[in-house]
Amino acid sequence: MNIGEIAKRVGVSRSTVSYALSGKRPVSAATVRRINDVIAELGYRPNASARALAEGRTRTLGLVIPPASTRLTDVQLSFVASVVEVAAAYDHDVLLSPSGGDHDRSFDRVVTGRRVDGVILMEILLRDPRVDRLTSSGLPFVTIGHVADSGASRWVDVDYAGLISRCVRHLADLGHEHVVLINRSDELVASGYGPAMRASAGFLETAEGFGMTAHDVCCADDPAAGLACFEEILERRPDVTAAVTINEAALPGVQRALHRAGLDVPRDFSLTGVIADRLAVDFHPPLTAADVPAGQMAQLAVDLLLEQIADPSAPPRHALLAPPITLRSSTGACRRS
Amino acid sequence: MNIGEIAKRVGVSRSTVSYALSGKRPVSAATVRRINDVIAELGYRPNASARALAEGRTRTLGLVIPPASTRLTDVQLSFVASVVEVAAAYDHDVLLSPSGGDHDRSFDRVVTGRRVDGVILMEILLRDPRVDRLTSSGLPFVTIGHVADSGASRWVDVDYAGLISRCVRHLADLGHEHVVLINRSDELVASGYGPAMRASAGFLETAEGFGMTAHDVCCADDPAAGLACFEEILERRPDVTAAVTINEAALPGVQRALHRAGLDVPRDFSLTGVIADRLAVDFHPPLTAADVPAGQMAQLAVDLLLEQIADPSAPPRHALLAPPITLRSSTGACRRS
DNA sequence: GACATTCATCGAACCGGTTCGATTTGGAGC
DNA sequence: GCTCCAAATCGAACCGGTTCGATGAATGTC
Repeated sequence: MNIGEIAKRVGVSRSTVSYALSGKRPVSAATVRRINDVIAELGYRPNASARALAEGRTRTLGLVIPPASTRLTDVQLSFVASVVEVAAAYDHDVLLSPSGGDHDRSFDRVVTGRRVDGVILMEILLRDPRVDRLTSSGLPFVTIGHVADSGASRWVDVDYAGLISRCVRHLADLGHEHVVLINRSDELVASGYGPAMRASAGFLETAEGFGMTAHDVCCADDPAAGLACFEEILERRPDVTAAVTINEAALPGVQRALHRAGLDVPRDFSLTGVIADRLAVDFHPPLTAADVPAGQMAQLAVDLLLEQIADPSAPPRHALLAPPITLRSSTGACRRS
Repeated sequence: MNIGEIAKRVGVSRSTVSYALSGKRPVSAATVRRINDVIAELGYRPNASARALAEGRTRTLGLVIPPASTRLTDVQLSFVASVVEVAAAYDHDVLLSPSGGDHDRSFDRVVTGRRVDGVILMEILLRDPRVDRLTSSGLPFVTIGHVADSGASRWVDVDYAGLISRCVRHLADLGHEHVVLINRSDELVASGYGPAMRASAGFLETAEGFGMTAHDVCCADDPAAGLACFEEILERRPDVTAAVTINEAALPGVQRALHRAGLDVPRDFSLTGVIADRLAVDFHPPLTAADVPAGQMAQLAVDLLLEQIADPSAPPRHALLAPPITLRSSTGACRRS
């Protein structure tokens, strides 16, 4: 059941069926009706590969995800799901490709095989070879997070520096003088992971501006590391009264450490940072934090990408999201001095 | 840069280039070398759409995921990532399609547009309309979880009934007489979600066999619901000394409820069930539980699917996984009588 | 040296759509 | 009644691969 079969049964040429379906040229109402009847009767759907070959575009977007070995975070997961839904709303499909490790063949296939019209790249490093590959291939792409030299590219990112800075200011207003940043893992920071770098920069700069004592510690992305890391902080820096974090995965461990130390939040200790809403409200007590708006980022990323696909000469655009910091119950006045 | 361009530069016909690349007919070593040189020089990669059109297959697998609104669980996430990696190892790509809600258009596009050679369907209901659609379309597919009438289809599933049964037996051996099952949400059970149904059946049947008092409660998939649900259990069924669960997302709430009630695990209360390893080891104390082997399920699902794609007449096969129950520290002898 | 056989390669058809220029048809205008 | 024009439709080319039958050259056999 291809377009020729439909044409034969209706008694018209293949091109007429094609025009009736696409609407790119006028076709008489009577013919359109007969064509639609036959199509409904036979359950015909155009072959996507043939259409892609003829049109020169696949109506498919590539989404490059971190490999499974790198445990995906909750935010990354909901971002993936959101990208798929947004793309579906624009009648586009999403092809997944892992990258990193030994998955470069998959990345290559997606990039150079013209399987997709554009690519969304997650988990960008400050200097990222995949960005170079995409740039030289000429394939439109949008990154989540931005590279060091970001002027000429399209990206969507969360303003970690600004948000962490506002968290620190909030703590300063509450009278805290000794604060700590619980950052992502050593390896990520070492490899130049943007959010971690910018969070650190915003944290240290703002704390210094307020004359606070600031410590910046790395912590692997899991509860056990959060526990170990936070217990060490409490022991070695007993004067610290507040923490800021961008490490969601470590939170359960942080909670346990606070509990073991007999510290009440927010009476004895304040905790804030950039944390997805659904995790922040499940914390005990609910966290004062900035959301990571995965759905909005997905919408923007797809919009930017489709815009570039439609007009490759369009000037690069980007979006730096600074969601509001929602006041909940995890920050309070400093009781110590 | 298409295959004709390569052929022209080498001075051979297009078919010779094609055969040199696929190896489906012998080509002289000298010609192969010249072709490879030109290909490397020009950076040629065959057009995936053209190849798909000519071969009649896309080397792409469809993966139907629950919609983003249904918060994906950790296990589902790692399953998705694993499917992508396994498929990549077989030189296949993965096209994502959300289903449910108003995403049927995307599902349709994937199924009927011949964009994929086969489909993996997640989160199967006992009676699932998507299975009927796929069956009548003739497209090869594998389901994660199985439908009521499962003889004629291909699937991979975890033996929830058997595993939960073994958990109950383990509790019986430890002397527990009053046990509860913390199941997934009301809605899932109402819609006939297989794992929930089978866990419940295995639980009640086995408990009855051991002469235990057994309660089966539904709980939404989030920590807050876990807290509320478990507090109600502790209040209304004070004689319960052990719980079995398949609801990973509710665990943090369960932990909080146990703590609030001043119950020590495993001294005062035992907890076990089917829980992904990485969550089980992060619990406090680490949980005696059966793992949900997402990676293995992904491997099996892709294998089964590729087998069916290669030979559609092959007899249907399936895999019911019963991973071992790993003894950790969350179950102990019943101290009450 | 004629003939069969193998090996390497070629040319054309095909997969199923889209698109462009050409052609037919019917009605309006004079 | 003839021309002109617009609307509707047709036919052919094209997208970039794969595949099959045919062809020609080289090799082996008696």
